Amino acid sequence: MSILDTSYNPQAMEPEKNEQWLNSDAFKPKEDATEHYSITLPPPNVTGSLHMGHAFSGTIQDILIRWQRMKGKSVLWQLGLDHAGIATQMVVERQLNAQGVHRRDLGREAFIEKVWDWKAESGGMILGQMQRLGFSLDWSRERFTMDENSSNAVRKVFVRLFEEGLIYRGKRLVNWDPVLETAVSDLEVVHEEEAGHFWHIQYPAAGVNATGSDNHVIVATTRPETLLGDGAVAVHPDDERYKHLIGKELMLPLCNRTIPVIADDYVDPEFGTGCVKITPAHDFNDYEVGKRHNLPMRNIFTNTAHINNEYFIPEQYIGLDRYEAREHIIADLEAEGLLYKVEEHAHKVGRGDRSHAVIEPYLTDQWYVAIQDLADPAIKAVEDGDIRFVPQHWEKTYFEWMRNIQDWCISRQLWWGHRIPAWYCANCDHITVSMNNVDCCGGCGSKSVRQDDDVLDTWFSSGLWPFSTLDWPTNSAEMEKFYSTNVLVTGFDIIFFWVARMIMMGKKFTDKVPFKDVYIHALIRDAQGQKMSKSKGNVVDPLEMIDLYGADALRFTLAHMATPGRDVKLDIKRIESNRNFMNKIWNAARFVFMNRGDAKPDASIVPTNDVNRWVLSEFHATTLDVEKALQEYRFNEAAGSLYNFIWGSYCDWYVEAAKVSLYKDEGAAKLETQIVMLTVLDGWLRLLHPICPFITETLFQELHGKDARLVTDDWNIGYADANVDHDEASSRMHRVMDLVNAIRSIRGEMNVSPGKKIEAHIAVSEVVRSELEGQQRVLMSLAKLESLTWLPADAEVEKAAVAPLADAKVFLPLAGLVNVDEELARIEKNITKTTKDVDGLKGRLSNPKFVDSAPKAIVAKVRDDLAAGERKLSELEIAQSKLQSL
RNA sequence: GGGCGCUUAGCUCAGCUGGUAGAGCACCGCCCUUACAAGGCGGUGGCCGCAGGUUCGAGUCCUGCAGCGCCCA
Repeated sequence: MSILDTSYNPQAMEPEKNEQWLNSDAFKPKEDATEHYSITLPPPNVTGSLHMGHAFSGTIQDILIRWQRMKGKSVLWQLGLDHAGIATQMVVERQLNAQGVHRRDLGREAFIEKVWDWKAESGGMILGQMQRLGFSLDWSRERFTMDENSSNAVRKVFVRLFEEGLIYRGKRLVNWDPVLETAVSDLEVVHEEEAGHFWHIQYPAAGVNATGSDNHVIVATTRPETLLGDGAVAVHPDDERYKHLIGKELMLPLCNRTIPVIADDYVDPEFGTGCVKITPAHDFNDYEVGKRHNLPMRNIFTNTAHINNEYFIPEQYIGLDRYEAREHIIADLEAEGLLYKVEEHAHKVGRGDRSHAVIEPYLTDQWYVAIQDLADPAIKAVEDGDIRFVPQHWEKTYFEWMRNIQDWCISRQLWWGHRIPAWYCANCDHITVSMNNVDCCGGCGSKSVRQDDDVLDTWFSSGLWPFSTLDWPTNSAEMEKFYSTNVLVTGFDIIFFWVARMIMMGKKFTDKVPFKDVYIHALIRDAQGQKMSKSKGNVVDPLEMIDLYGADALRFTLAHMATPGRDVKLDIKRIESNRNFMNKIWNAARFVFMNRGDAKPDASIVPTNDVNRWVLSEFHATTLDVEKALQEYRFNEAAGSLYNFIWGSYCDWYVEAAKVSLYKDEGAAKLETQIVMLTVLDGWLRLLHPICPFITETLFQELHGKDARLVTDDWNIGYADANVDHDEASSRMHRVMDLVNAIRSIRGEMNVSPGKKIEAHIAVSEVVRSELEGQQRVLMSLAKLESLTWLPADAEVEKAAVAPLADAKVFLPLAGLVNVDEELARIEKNITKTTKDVDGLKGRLSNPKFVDSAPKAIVAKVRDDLAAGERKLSELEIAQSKLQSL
């Protein structure tokens, strides 16, 4: 892409810049820096390709990383991928199923081979996407949650927690996914309201022939099939309706066995009939009740949620799917006259977040982490401010969960993942847990040992990620330099899954926090506010956007939308308009290069021309704004500030004003403008680089020569660090801009053709005039004036459109411009608006309390505004009456 | 049931420590002015969800209410 091309073409520049960066090892940590900065990329799952959320999160991280790198620090952005146990296994299983193959047909080893093949494919795709986005990750340090080092760290942690008694094996009720046939953690269950039924079933009293209400109770249930496993019917101890039944036996319908009526506070007498069937093995609340009352835990299901063949199950239901069983049981109850009534009922149903299968509470042996000992220091780390959430309110969410945390079920009945390093002995009860693979029992020495078939929850290895990627438990140089990492950038949806666990594991095993700041960003949604998902078909693919508009436009858009605390609705039009911004930048730079002469940027310049002085002071202010915004993770403000400066100040005003000097000056005066023009371009290219790396690098090399590399150059050119004061020059420039705006406004409202040059008279005091005269040619050029006549402050011009300003009055003679009626209408509108403003200001000043208690500066400003407003009003009224008298 | 967040121009959203509201898109004029029509210049458009309170002053702080959304149980 040549700099002479009149429009911006990202496709032509982006791949080339990436190659340059990679070839020069720009993304590797600097060896000789004293300060360090690091971020661990939340490792994408190897389940396919990246979506807009990844692009968003990665862009934020890359902005921070590139910024810190340019500030001279040794920077590590650690790259890696997550094996994502369940999610990845599902993807591969689906692919196999499409070919008519089940994973069990292949066997464990062959299946895992297939998953590794898929990991290579998906991982490669993801890395390619991240490069297209311009992410300056250290590509030489790619890690994977199942590579040797991470596996090593996982075993180390497992063994140590086991030895400390913080990992244990237990038989409990777990969330069971009957489709995936594995336990899942509480966090992986999504509860949603679904339409269902409330079946009211009669449980007859056992062995009593009493009549009336004592011969049965009615229980209401949403899951009638679980009655097969009922252990009791519970009522509230104070419920007068049922008090006399407590301790009596009931006949369990269809099952030919009896169950007791028990009393328990858990029952809400207001809800349903006040009688609750208790199925301890298939409901979390009932489980607790069952334990309190020593009820039998009757499991009625197989791993796939079919009715099992336990002795207490009536034969006709054995082998039925849970919903088939429900149908049969309802029909049979009805046939026996025990179905009292059926109501429509909406209730919460838990489904697996991956499989979407209805989760079954299920009694199994699983591995758990006793979490309280880990949670306490993790809570304290945030309480003490060692870790800071940004925005801060997310710490409430964190505390809320951490203070009510439950033991973590870490075993999964899957094939893809870290196999649990525990071996069972055929000859004794001993479980051998070890770093290394085991071939004899640590208890009795028997050679008949078998490794646990299960794998660990994928978040177990992710929880170690900030330090396992730095070669922990080895005491590596990287660990020394880059741990704790500076910030974790992620979405609020994984605060529990991941953030909390990293903090717990980090504190436990490194005694340090894994990161000092946690920047929580919003979720990306589509233009209608819907969550993007493949099934809805509303996914906006970042690569498609890059193909259409370029990575810089996409990145700028994402940065500009990164406001703290709100979901982001991504509208493609935004990306398009930022592509236009890139085009604007491209063309502004083209103009600069076409007019640079032999000049070079020079940040030490102290210019004399007001236009040049003004732009430098604006640039300096922008530098401070952007720096502050980035420090505070206000990416939208950084982007907005740059947008306003580059487009609003540099392009719209500076370049236009500089043309006068470039076209009319010679020698030193022209050179000064060329240098300032180049210096400020140089300056904002640097500031913008973290957000838009490709276009800025391209233009930087055009500016400084093909060997220059912005990526590792300085972020701040340091202008005005030497305390250069351009305030007076700036205020003179603002006066010129006010006049230009006033003239343009009249021209615009009168529909004067932009190309048409007109005559102007400006009435000002001697002092103001002497200040303005220096910029007369700029004023004439920007306002497209044919001639400009200076008049004394009190002068009036007949038959002219007038625009009164604070210390100047502009007259544009009407002849050939506009008619009197139009000008009268314009003045009328202006008077109305000004009167309103003046009345407001007067009102405030007439309040003595305001004058007494408001800060002096505010009062003074209001007085000034009022004086200016009144002056303007009287000028407008004079102009009005003169026009009316014509 | 508990907690959190949101409600500002037609649309999508900014507005950090209270000083009288901004951007992009859309819309309406005038322009192909030698960097840029992916552009320039000008303009229309807002009782800042509702009701109270604190304050000289509230979009901004406090309380209550309503609607929407999310998290946890």
